[in-house]
Amino acid sequence: MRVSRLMLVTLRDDPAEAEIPSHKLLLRAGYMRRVASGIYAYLPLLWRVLQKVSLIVRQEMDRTGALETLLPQLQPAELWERSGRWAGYTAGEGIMFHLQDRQGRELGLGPTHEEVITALAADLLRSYRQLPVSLYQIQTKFRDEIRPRFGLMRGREFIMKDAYSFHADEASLKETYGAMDQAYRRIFARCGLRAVAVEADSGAIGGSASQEFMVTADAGEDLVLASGDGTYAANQERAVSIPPSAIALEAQGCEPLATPGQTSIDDLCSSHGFDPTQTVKVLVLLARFAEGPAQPLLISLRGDQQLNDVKLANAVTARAQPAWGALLEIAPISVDQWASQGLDPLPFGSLGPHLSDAALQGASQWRSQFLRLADPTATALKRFVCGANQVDTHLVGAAWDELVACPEAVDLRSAQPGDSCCHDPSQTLEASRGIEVGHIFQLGRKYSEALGARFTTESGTEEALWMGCYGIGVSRLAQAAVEQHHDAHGICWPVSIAPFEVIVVPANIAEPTQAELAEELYGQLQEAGVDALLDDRTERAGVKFKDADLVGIPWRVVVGRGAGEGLVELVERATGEKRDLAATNLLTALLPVLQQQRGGI
RNA sequence: CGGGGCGUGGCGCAGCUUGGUAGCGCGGGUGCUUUGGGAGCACUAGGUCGCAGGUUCGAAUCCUGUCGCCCCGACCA
Repeated sequence: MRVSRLMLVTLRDDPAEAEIPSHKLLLRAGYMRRVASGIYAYLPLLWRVLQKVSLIVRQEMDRTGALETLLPQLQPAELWERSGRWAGYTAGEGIMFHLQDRQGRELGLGPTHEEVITALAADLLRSYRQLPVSLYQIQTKFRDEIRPRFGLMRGREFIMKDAYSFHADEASLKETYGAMDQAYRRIFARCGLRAVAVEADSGAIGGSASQEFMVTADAGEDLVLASGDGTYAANQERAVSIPPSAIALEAQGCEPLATPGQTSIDDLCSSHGFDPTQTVKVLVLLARFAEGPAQPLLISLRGDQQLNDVKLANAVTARAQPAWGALLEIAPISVDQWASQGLDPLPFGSLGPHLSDAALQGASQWRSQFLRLADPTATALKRFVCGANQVDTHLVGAAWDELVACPEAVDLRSAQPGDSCCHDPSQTLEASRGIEVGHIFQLGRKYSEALGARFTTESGTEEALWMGCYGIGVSRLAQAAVEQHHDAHGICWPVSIAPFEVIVVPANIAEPTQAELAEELYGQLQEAGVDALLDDRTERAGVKFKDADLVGIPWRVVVGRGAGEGLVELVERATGEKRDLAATNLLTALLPVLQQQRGGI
């Protein structure tokens, strides 16, 4: 390809719309343009990158024996109602774009494809003899993200590889899950990415075990906690750790304490010399469900601990009645909300775990009983300081059995950097940021049961299929690669996913010797199967060098002053290493290195 | 949705406080010079100042509403 024909438009200044390096660079180097918030046009250069990533993904998926397919993006609501996800995905904070057709039938644009694929499996998979089987597709997904962000990192329309596997039993599922894990590691390595696998929450997809693949980068949206010995790594949403030890509270019995205006743990502790680990804080939240009543929650945590929203949502979901439908959201209850239910004001800031359900009596729309949960850090305290459920008053030396029946203990706290690890207390958790580029799940039988995807076993009985699902954000991966591979001058693509491998730059194209030699080398490279670019523009050398660096072509061949003697300069983008060599030796010098780099780093 | 910020030629910005001619840099076009790290000079094209109301003799500027975009939180590949 000739640069003059490439519709290449590079920008000198950082676009105002971009914040992080990869987003700025992809815009500046002419890879993409924003069409609307979270919606991007992939320009020809980026499309080549996406095609190369897709090819690697395809090769590795094929190696696992998975079958490529293509499923509809426009999906009937009925399918989603059967899996129980329609309400959760369309109402409230739901992320599914949805619409009605001319007959008034509800349809959704696929944010994911469990429903469609499981319905197909129900239709096609009848016997254990057909199992296991895996299907995958590389396709645009639609998600009405609450906040699109950072270009391709969180788009509302993005390219994803999603795969689904079907099994006769759990052992087979685990085997394929393991094979996918290996395939994913190969994919990210071949794309030149440093990625780590971490334990993850299963989220709205559901299911049991799941693992995320994180590209480490400061711009990452996720916090990863990992042990120094490398044996444990988890998303903070999911991470477990040993909390710091509590300092025992010296108290024989329970006494009230006047605490005027002290409504936070910090205030309380600094005023009276308590340690936060000696206190129990109580949070009042409201869980809203698709079909059911709003459920007030009374959550107790040791004062120094932070509530983990994901763990809480999972705990609440597990305790909700099936008839209530999907959990839509959990949010703190505000003073105004509380009042709007016609209830007497709560002493926020002085709440204790013994707050009676009587406080909820007469609520106009809420359930009149709290769902009471406590983190083990709180339930383990023998005597503690907590609110007295009375304004400006706390209790010192409270004990669970004296105060109120100890609530069910559930892990609700966020693990923090510096915490000791569960697998080896001598290890501590260290934090880093990551971009989630892949996620694999053992779904189990949730969808197959909901959608009636059953098969006949060897013994002749009917059972629901075991399922796994496996996603890679292809467009996100491309941007994550830029986030990991760039410098002050621009992008430094790994060869395996670079839009072009080599750019031939005649320093002065008006010089016939240079122009001719550049053309000749360009032709040779193409003939040798190299993805080559010829910068045939009449720009000055400096402009062409700047653009080549910005666009990030891994190898640059400069045909300049030495052209008369048959000499050219070979420059590696990532390292900046330069060397002069005879033009006749270019291919023999470059091809073996390229061949090696194409395989990934 | 809550909080913060921004909408002015293609891009990046100034002008707005204190109403009165729409400006700068980059980019585009033409010509001459230059030619190995975003060249110089000259000429030139290009703007409903997001949109709609209002105040005013007069609005980019003041007021009201509205739309869009970005950042922080909930969502996730």
